[in-house]
Amino acid sequence: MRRDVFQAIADPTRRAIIALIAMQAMTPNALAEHFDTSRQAVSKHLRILTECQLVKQEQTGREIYYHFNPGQMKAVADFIEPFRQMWETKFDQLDKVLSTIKKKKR
Amino acid sequence: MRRDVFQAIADPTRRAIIALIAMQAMTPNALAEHFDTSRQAVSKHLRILTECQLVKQEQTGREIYYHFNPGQMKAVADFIEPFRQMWETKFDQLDKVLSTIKKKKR
DNA sequence: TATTTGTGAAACCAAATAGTTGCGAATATA
DNA sequence: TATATTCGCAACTATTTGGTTTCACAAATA
Repeated sequence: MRRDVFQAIADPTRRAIIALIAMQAMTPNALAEHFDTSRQAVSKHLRILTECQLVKQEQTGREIYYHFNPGQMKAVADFIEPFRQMWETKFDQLDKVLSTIKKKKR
Repeated sequence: MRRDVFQAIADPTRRAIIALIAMQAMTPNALAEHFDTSRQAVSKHLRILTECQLVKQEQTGREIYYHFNPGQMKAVADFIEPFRQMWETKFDQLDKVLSTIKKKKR
């Protein structure tokens, strides 16, 4: 079973879960209220997020609060960072084109 | 059919393809030589990458060179950027713990 | 012209995925 | 104690995914 951060954030529901608990730790039930799906489905997503350590649990009584654990996000950052300059350069080139057009209009 | 950048980079082979063609544009055959898989399988990955605009084609004769198109990567960067400070803070806290341990050893 | 080369696309298959339903365990509450 | 709440886990299902095999088409080459 593949369990890496890239696969974890591939699902839009899981990205939404991350965004929610990054703001505030929540229980599965509280999370499920934000989505049009069952508590069990959210629980499954939480399990996947837990397995790749994007999320950690904190049990208080019978409730389990899920916290966001940002450390693993670094793997994603490390992957895209080498390309950052490429897309920023690209925008620079677009700016050049736009300014060229502007000049021609004069 | 879901075709977003997050789903595209979820597959390790596709991430490797991106890393390769980011260095230099390549044909499907040339790409396939780098992997333990068929040219057709690579072609399918390229199709997915093309559909979410992470890659663009340039036909010269009967060969098709695939170029990396970094623009869409920004979506991924935008998603993880809000968390950057969180994991960097985390590392700071780790540093604190480590330095505390160091002090105790003295 | 006939053949080889480079390619995308379709058909098919096994495995993974996201979801549901139905439990049982543990904690809280009457 | 009896009941309700919160939750994880297992079984099952439909869909998606990554891969192979086969094919057709266009460009290069003999």
